[in-house]
Amino acid sequence: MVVDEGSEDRVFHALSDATRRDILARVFRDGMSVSALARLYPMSFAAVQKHVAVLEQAGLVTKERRGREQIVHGAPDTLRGAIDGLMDVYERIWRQRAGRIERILEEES
Amino acid sequence: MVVDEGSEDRVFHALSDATRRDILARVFRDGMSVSALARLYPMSFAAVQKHVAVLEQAGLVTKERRGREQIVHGAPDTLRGAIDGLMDVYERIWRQRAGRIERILEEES
DNA sequence: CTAACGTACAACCACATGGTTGTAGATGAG
DNA sequence: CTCATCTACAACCATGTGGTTGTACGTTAG
Repeated sequence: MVVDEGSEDRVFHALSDATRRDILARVFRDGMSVSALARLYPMSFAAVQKHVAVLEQAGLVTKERRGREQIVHGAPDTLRGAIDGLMDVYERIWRQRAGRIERILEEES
Repeated sequence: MVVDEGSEDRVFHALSDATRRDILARVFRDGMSVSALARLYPMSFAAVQKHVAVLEQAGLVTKERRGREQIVHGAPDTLRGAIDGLMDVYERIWRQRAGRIERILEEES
Protein backbone atom coordinates (compact mmCIF):
# COMPACT_ATOMS: atom_id res chain seq x y z
CA MET A 1 0.00 0.00 0.00
CA VAL A 2 1.05 3.56 -0.64
CA VAL A 3 -0.52 5.12 2.43
CA ASP A 4 -0.25 3.99 6.04
CA GLU A 5 -3.03 1.83 7.47
CA GLY A 6 -5.61 3.29 9.81
CA SER A 7 -5.85 6.21 7.43
CA GLU A 8 -9.04 4.74 5.98
CA ASP A 9 -10.71 5.79 9.22
CA ARG A 10 -9.57 9.35 8.64
CA VAL A 11 -10.66 9.33 5.01
CA PHE A 12 -14.22 8.21 5.71
CA HIS A 13 -14.48 10.43 8.76
CA ALA A 14 -13.45 13.37 6.59
CA LEU A 15 -16.20 12.43 4.14
CA SER A 16 -18.84 12.19 6.88
CA ASP A 17 -19.54 15.93 6.94
CA ALA A 18 -21.63 17.68 4.28
CA THR A 19 -19.52 20.86 4.37
CA ARG A 20 -16.35 18.87 3.82
CA ARG A 21 -17.90 16.90 0.95
CA ASP A 22 -18.95 20.20 -0.62
CA ILE A 23 -15.45 21.64 -0.22
CA LEU A 24 -14.05 18.48 -1.76
CA ALA A 25 -16.36 18.63 -4.76
CA ARG A 26 -15.44 22.27 -5.37
CA VAL A 27 -11.68 21.91 -5.11
CA PHE A 28 -11.77 18.81 -7.29
CA ARG A 29 -13.36 20.89 -9.99
CA ASP A 30 -10.98 23.78 -9.49
CA GLY A 31 -8.45 24.76 -6.83
CA MET A 32 -9.58 27.42 -4.35
CA SER A 33 -7.91 29.43 -1.58
CA VAL A 34 -8.94 28.75 2.01
CA SER A 35 -10.46 32.21 2.38
CA ALA A 36 -12.38 31.87 -0.89
CA LEU A 37 -13.86 28.64 0.50
CA ALA A 38 -14.58 30.31 3.83
CA ARG A 39 -16.75 32.91 2.12
CA LEU A 40 -19.08 30.16 0.87
CA TYR A 41 -20.28 28.82 4.20
CA PRO A 42 -22.23 30.31 7.12
CA MET A 43 -19.46 29.74 9.65
CA SER A 44 -16.23 31.35 10.79
CA PHE A 45 -13.03 31.30 8.79
CA ALA A 46 -11.41 29.19 11.51
CA ALA A 47 -14.13 26.56 11.21
CA VAL A 48 -13.61 26.22 7.46
CA GLN A 49 -9.87 26.14 8.04
CA LYS A 50 -10.39 23.21 10.39
CA HIS A 51 -12.50 21.38 7.80
CA VAL A 52 -9.74 21.84 5.24
CA ALA A 53 -7.21 20.57 7.79
CA VAL A 54 -9.31 17.42 8.33
CA LEU A 55 -9.43 16.83 4.58
CA GLU A 56 -5.69 17.44 4.34
CA GLN A 57 -4.90 15.03 7.21
CA ALA A 58 -6.99 12.42 5.43
CA GLY A 59 -4.95 13.00 2.28
CA LEU A 60 -8.03 14.02 0.31
CA VAL A 61 -6.67 17.47 -0.54
CA THR A 62 -3.30 19.14 -0.86
CA LYS A 63 -2.34 22.79 -0.33
CA GLU A 64 -0.17 24.79 -2.66
CA ARG A 65 1.17 28.11 -1.45
CA ARG A 66 0.70 30.92 -3.94
CA GLY A 67 1.72 34.31 -2.65
CA ARG A 68 -0.11 34.84 0.60
CA GLU A 69 -2.87 32.48 -0.43
CA GLN A 70 -3.01 28.75 0.11
CA ILE A 71 -4.68 27.01 -2.82
CA VAL A 72 -6.53 23.79 -1.97
CA HIS A 73 -6.59 21.02 -4.58
CA GLY A 74 -8.34 17.65 -4.64
CA ALA A 75 -6.11 14.55 -4.32
CA PRO A 76 -7.48 11.95 -6.76
CA ASP A 77 -5.41 8.99 -5.54
CA THR A 78 -6.78 8.97 -2.00
CA LEU A 79 -10.36 9.37 -3.20
CA ARG A 80 -9.79 6.62 -5.72
CA GLY A 81 -8.52 4.41 -2.88
CA ALA A 82 -11.69 5.00 -0.86
CA ILE A 83 -13.85 4.11 -3.85
CA ASP A 84 -11.82 0.96 -4.46
CA GLY A 85 -12.22 -0.10 -0.84
CA LEU A 86 -15.99 0.26 -1.04
CA MET A 87 -16.10 -1.53 -4.36
CA ASP A 88 -14.34 -4.51 -2.78
CA VAL A 89 -17.04 -4.77 -0.11
CA TYR A 90 -19.78 -4.22 -2.65
CA GLU A 91 -18.51 -6.92 -4.97
CA ARG A 92 -18.51 -9.54 -2.24
CA ILE A 93 -22.24 -9.99 -2.44
CA TRP A 94 -22.05 -10.72 -6.14
CA ARG A 95 -19.15 -13.12 -5.82
CA GLN A 96 -21.05 -14.85 -3.04
CA ARG A 97 -24.22 -15.07 -5.14
CA ALA A 98 -22.27 -16.32 -8.13
CA GLY A 99 -20.80 -19.01 -5.90
CA ARG A 100 -24.25 -20.11 -4.79
CA ILE A 101 -25.48 -20.36 -8.36
CA GLU A 102 -22.39 -22.33 -9.30
CA ARG A 103 -23.00 -24.78 -6.49
CA ILE A 104 -26.60 -25.24 -7.57
CA LEU A 105 -25.52 -25.95 -11.13
CA GLU A 106 -22.98 -28.48 -9.89
CA GLU A 107 -25.65 -30.45 -8.02
CA GLU A 108 -26.20 -33.91 -9.42
CA SER A 109 -29.78 -34.75 -8.53
CA MET B 1 -33.67 10.25 -4.27
CA VAL B 2 -34.74 7.11 -2.49
CA VAL B 3 -33.33 7.94 0.91
CA ASP B 4 -33.68 11.17 2.90
CA GLU B 5 -30.94 13.75 2.68
CA GLY B 6 -28.45 14.16 5.49
CA SER B 7 -28.16 10.40 5.52
CA GLU B 8 -24.93 10.61 3.55
CA ASP B 9 -23.38 11.93 6.75
CA ARG B 10 -24.55 8.82 8.58
CA VAL B 11 -23.34 6.49 5.82
CA PHE B 12 -19.79 7.85 5.76
CA HIS B 13 -19.64 8.15 9.51
CA ALA B 14 -20.65 4.47 9.73
CA LEU B 15 -17.82 3.65 7.34
CA SER B 16 -15.25 5.62 9.35
CA ASP B 17 -14.61 2.81 11.85
CA ALA B 18 -12.45 -0.21 11.04
CA THR B 19 -14.60 -2.61 13.09
CA ARG B 20 -17.73 -1.48 11.27
CA ARG B 21 -16.07 -1.83 7.87
CA ASP B 22 -15.02 -5.35 8.84
CA ILE B 23 -18.55 -6.22 9.97
CA LEU B 24 -19.86 -4.82 6.71
CA ALA B 25 -17.46 -6.86 4.60
CA ARG B 26 -18.40 -10.04 6.46
CA VAL B 27 -22.18 -9.64 6.31
CA PHE B 28 -21.97 -8.69 2.65
CA ARG B 29 -20.32 -12.02 1.98
CA ASP B 30 -22.77 -13.91 4.17
CA GLY B 31 -25.38 -12.94 6.75
CA MET B 32 -24.37 -13.37 10.41
CA SER B 33 -26.15 -13.09 13.74
CA VAL B 34 -25.21 -10.23 16.06
CA SER B 35 -23.78 -12.61 18.65
CA ALA B 36 -21.75 -14.46 16.01
CA LEU B 37 -20.27 -11.10 15.02
CA ALA B 38 -19.67 -10.18 18.66
CA ARG B 39 -17.47 -13.26 19.12
CA LEU B 40 -15.08 -11.96 16.45
CA TYR B 41 -13.96 -8.76 18.14
CA PRO B 42 -12.13 -7.99 21.38
CA MET B 43 -14.97 -5.95 22.85
CA SER B 44 -18.26 -6.45 24.65
CA PHE B 45 -21.41 -7.75 23.02
CA ALA B 46 -23.09 -4.39 23.66
CA ALA B 47 -20.31 -2.55 21.82
CA VAL B 48 -20.70 -4.74 18.72
CA GLN B 49 -24.44 -4.34 18.99
CA LYS B 50 -23.95 -0.58 18.89
CA HIS B 51 -21.75 -0.85 15.81
CA VAL B 52 -24.44 -2.89 14.07
CA ALA B 53 -27.02 -0.29 15.10
CA VAL B 54 -24.90 2.48 13.54
CA LEU B 55 -24.66 0.49 10.31
CA GLU B 56 -28.41 -0.16 10.39
CA GLN B 57 -29.24 3.52 11.00
CA ALA B 58 -27.07 4.38 8.03
CA GLY B 59 -29.02 1.89 5.93
CA LEU B 60 -25.89 -0.15 5.20
CA VAL B 61 -27.26 -3.35 6.75
CA THR B 62 -30.66 -4.86 7.49
CA LYS B 63 -31.66 -7.29 10.21
CA GLU B 64 -33.79 -10.35 9.68
CA ARG B 65 -35.20 -12.12 12.73
CA ARG B 66 -34.71 -15.88 12.67
CA GLY B 67 -35.85 -17.61 15.82
CA ARG B 68 -34.11 -15.90 18.67
CA GLU B 69 -31.28 -14.72 16.46
CA GLN B 70 -31.09 -11.53 14.46
CA ILE B 71 -29.33 -12.11 11.13
CA VAL B 72 -27.44 -9.10 9.75
CA HIS B 73 -27.25 -8.69 5.97
CA GLY B 74 -25.47 -6.12 3.80
CA ALA B 75 -27.66 -3.59 1.96
CA PRO B 76 -26.17 -3.18 -1.53
CA ASP B 77 -28.25 -0.14 -2.59
CA THR B 78 -26.99 2.18 0.14
CA LEU B 79 -23.38 1.14 -0.40
CA ARG B 80 -23.83 1.61 -4.13
CA GLY B 81 -25.19 5.11 -3.41
CA ALA B 82 -22.08 6.00 -1.41
CA ILE B 83 -19.82 4.76 -4.19
CA ASP B 84 -21.81 6.75 -6.76
CA GLY B 85 -21.49 9.90 -4.67
CA LEU B 86 -17.72 9.55 -4.48
CA MET B 87 -17.49 8.77 -8.17
CA ASP B 88 -19.27 12.04 -8.94
CA VAL B 89 -16.65 13.99 -6.99
CA TYR B 90 -13.83 11.97 -8.48
CA GLU B 91 -14.98 12.51 -12.02
CA ARG B 92 -15.06 16.27 -11.66
CA ILE B 93 -11.32 16.52 -11.97
CA TRP B 94 -11.40 14.69 -15.28
CA ARG B 95 -14.26 16.71 -16.66
CA GLN B 96 -12.42 19.85 -15.61
CA ARG B 97 -9.19 18.67 -17.25
CA ALA B 98 -11.03 17.69 -20.43
CA GLY B 99 -12.53 21.19 -20.47
CA ARG B 100 -9.10 22.77 -20.20
CA ILE B 101 -7.76 20.66 -23.07
CA GLU B 102 -10.79 21.54 -25.16
CA ARG B 103 -10.23 25.23 -24.55
CA ILE B 104 -6.59 24.93 -25.55
CA LEU B 105 -7.56 23.18 -28.78
CA GLU B 106 -10.09 25.91 -29.53
CA GLU B 107 -7.45 28.64 -29.23
CA GLU B 108 -6.77 30.48 -32.46
CA SER B 109 -3.24 31.71 -32.16
C1' DC C 1 -41.25 -25.50 33.56
C1' DT C 2 -36.66 -23.97 33.97
C1' DA C 3 -32.36 -22.64 32.48
C1' DA C 4 -29.51 -20.82 29.03
C1' DC C 5 -29.14 -17.99 25.02
C1' DG C 6 -29.67 -13.88 21.98
C1' DT C 7 -31.02 -9.38 22.04
C1' DA C 8 -32.12 -4.65 23.53
C1' DC C 9 -31.39 -0.69 26.09
C1' DA C 10 -30.13 2.60 29.86
C1' DA C 11 -26.53 4.80 32.58
C1' DC C 12 -22.06 6.08 32.87
C1' DC C 13 -17.18 7.57 31.53
C1' DA C 14 -13.08 9.37 28.89
C1' DC C 15 -12.24 11.53 24.91
C1' DA C 16 -12.97 13.50 20.13
C1' DT C 17 -15.61 16.61 17.37
C1' DG C 18 -17.45 21.01 15.41
C1' DG C 19 -18.13 25.25 16.47
C1' DT C 20 -16.68 29.85 18.62
C1' DT C 21 -13.33 34.00 19.70
C1' DG C 22 -8.92 35.87 20.07
C1' DT C 23 -4.04 36.45 19.01
C1' DA C 24 -0.11 36.46 16.02
C1' DG C 25 2.89 35.79 11.87
C1' DA C 26 3.68 36.32 6.64
C1' DT C 27 2.81 38.43 2.56
C1' DG C 28 1.17 41.86 -1.00
C1' DA C 29 -0.76 46.56 -2.11
C1' DG C 30 -0.24 51.55 -1.97
C1' DC D 1 7.14 51.68 5.54
C1' DT D 2 2.39 50.82 6.74
C1' DC D 3 -1.83 48.68 6.50
C1' DA D 4 -5.06 45.26 5.09
C1' DT D 5 -5.32 40.36 3.84
C1' DC D 6 -4.59 35.41 4.31
C1' DT D 7 -3.36 32.00 7.21
C1' DA D 8 -2.34 29.42 11.50
C1' DC D 9 -3.20 28.06 15.98
C1' DA D 10 -4.54 28.09 20.94
C1' DA D 11 -8.25 28.11 24.35
C1' DC D 12 -12.75 27.19 25.34
C1' DC D 13 -17.51 25.01 25.22
C1' DA D 14 -21.51 21.93 24.12
C1' DT D 15 -22.39 17.79 22.20
C1' DG D 16 -21.42 13.23 20.22
C1' DT D 17 -18.65 8.99 20.15
C1' DG D 18 -16.96 4.35 21.46
C1' DG D 19 -16.43 1.81 25.06
C1' DT D 20 -18.00 -0.27 29.64
C1' DT D 21 -21.42 -2.72 33.06
C1' DG D 22 -25.94 -3.92 34.49
C1' DT D 23 -30.74 -5.05 33.84
C1' DA D 24 -34.68 -6.90 31.40
C1' DC D 25 -37.27 -9.53 28.03
C1' DG D 26 -38.46 -13.02 24.43
C1' DT D 27 -37.22 -17.58 22.64
C1' DT D 28 -35.35 -22.13 22.32
C1' DA D 29 -33.39 -26.42 24.42
C1' DG D 30 -33.71 -30.08 27.87
